[in-house]
Amino acid sequence: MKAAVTSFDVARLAQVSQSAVSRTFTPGASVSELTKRRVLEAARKLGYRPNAHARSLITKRSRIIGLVLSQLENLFYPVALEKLAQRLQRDGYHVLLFVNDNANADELVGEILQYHVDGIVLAATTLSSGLARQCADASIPVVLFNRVMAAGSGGAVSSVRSDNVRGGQAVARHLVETGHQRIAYIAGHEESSTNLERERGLREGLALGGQRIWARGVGNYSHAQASLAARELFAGRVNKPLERPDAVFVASDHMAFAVMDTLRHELGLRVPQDVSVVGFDNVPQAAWGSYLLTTVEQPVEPMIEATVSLLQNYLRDDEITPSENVIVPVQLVIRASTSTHTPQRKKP
Amino acid sequence: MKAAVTSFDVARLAQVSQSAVSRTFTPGASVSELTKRRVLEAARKLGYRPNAHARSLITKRSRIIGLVLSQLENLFYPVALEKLAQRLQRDGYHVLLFVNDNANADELVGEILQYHVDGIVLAATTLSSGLARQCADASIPVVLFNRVMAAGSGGAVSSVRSDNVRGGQAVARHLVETGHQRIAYIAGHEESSTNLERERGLREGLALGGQRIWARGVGNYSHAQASLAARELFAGRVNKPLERPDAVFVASDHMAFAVMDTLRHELGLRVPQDVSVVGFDNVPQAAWGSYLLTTVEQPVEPMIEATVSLLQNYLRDDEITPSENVIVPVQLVIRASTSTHTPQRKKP
DNA sequence: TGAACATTCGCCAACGTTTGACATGACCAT
DNA sequence: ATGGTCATGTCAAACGTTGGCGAATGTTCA
Repeated sequence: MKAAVTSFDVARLAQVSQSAVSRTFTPGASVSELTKRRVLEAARKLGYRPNAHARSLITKRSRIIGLVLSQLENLFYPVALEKLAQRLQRDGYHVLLFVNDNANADELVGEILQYHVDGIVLAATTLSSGLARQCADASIPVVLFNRVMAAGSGGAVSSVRSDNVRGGQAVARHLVETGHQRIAYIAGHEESSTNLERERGLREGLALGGQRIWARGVGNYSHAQASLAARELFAGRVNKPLERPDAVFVASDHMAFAVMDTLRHELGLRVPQDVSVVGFDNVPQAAWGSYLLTTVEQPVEPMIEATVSLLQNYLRDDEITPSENVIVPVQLVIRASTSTHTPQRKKP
Repeated sequence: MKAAVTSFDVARLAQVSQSAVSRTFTPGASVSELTKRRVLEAARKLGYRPNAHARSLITKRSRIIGLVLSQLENLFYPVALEKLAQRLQRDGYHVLLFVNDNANADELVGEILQYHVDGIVLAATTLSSGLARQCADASIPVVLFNRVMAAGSGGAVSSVRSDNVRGGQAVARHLVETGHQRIAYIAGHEESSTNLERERGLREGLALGGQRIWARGVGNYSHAQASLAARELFAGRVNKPLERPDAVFVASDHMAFAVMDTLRHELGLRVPQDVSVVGFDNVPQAAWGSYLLTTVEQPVEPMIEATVSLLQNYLRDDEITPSENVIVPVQLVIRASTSTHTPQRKKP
């Protein structure tokens, strides 16, 4: 109803020029204590707030970061989202959110570009090389979160991810050391970098122990599909201990919960006595009593910190900085979902 | 690096006036097929996108909705967030996200106001009456999601919530009908409307069956605190079946999981044989095999739909519309966390 | 052929802010 | 008194759009 209050209104009330108003709201500008007080007083009285759009039109900085994500059901992302938003808020930035279910990230990034965001964070999504170049042209930094771009796809796109390979290796080592001999893997999205790297780590780690991946299913990072994959992996072999996996490494905690529930409550197997289960992410639920899931921790805080720091670097220089790929170390968290058999148990 | 491409650049390349460019990107404007094609061609070549800030500066519509939320660990909110963002994207709106942990919503809303958002959605947070009035002055519609404002706090703030009272009543009825006689309640935030209403529903429903709330704890909608509350509720009475609750209604699923885990894996009680547990929300996890939680479903889709529809109404008229409080019906979802005793079981 | 009309297009004034250029006045040293 | 520094304030030009107002173009009908 009431028209928006502008800096002119404040200037009139405070008996100063409009510029003086602007300067009081620009940190570090030259303005006397007296006028500043008068302006702030008038602004308070009128409920004035600088118009961010007008400001960013002239400063060419919107203080908005575009964030594209999906898979909100996997708690890893909400938690990361929360931390990222908080971290950016501390620095006066805000998050413009885009949800993509059907992986049409390009279209969304196009929409983001309209807002002249200062940076883009892509979680669980890649980017066509065309858009990547377009972002580079507009000198908008893009950071891939928890994903890395296929090599040579052009565009200076940075990325932050955890050390998925080492994580996979650690899982392999742990399972081999605890005497497991038929280790299965349930994959996420086949082509995703997280999945590829985790599986590679597992394979390499198993090789060191003279083993191979004993069986394999695909869960596409979905709860339901992981459940299905588990069922298939054990189909017809539930009562033949030596013909079924004695451990399952699942590419994400979110899927691992589905696998555990399927094994226990559908197939009647005990975890960890009959089958060990390992996840990846260490989401809060993994520590819950029903699961106590052994998993690889992706350290959210450092990942967020690295993401923000990458963005800041770009913003400071606002020159084209070479793309950077940060890899954050991981740690195996051993809980109760993996058995601690004596090494090399004998066949009965 | 490269300067941003403006409508003038496109106009020059397409050999038309800048206005023509603007018109081709304004749906329903008068522009010939030919020029439109030429403009689009030029725009594509240059990678042009209308600057949303400049646009909203003049149209006074930002097509941005501010969203304040917290408790991202409670899956109800991420899921709702996802649906809301998707729904708004369909209509060409986008979500500017604000996370508030320490409940300083006012400060955040102040920041939101700078962006001249077209509307504000507050989830799990209230709003000082001062800010509410300020939003009303700027004719920015505010919708409280899953919460309602204390009566008479001024400001035309609308709200969308589920029928918490009926939900609580349904839980009471179900528990009484299945023969429970010592029904405990674990509260969320004491002063939150969701908690007050759910508890009231329970109380009223129990009264109908001639019962009262037998014991009570407070979990403040936190996993850890709910766990604690459960422990206290059963402290020293684990082995005295008649001196401990035979059912616990927990104000949210998120807390209910903590309660179930504590009962089962810490106190050695069986759910539902020894204690029945009921939650509220029906988050995806409630259907998982480890919990199979009986709970009250808050229908997310209808709630989101109502929220968006409220916002749209305001935007269409952009007059002060009276505040509206939508209440969406709920439904009890009975799973395996509640026992189906024969009514009125005898003491042994 | 000419008038009446519809369609399309260009010009230009906003929108609310930042910021460099410039003006003013106070204050000090000469 | 005069000139030179400052600190502070004002002026006005951007920033990239939209949309009202006419002018110019094409179209239809008598």
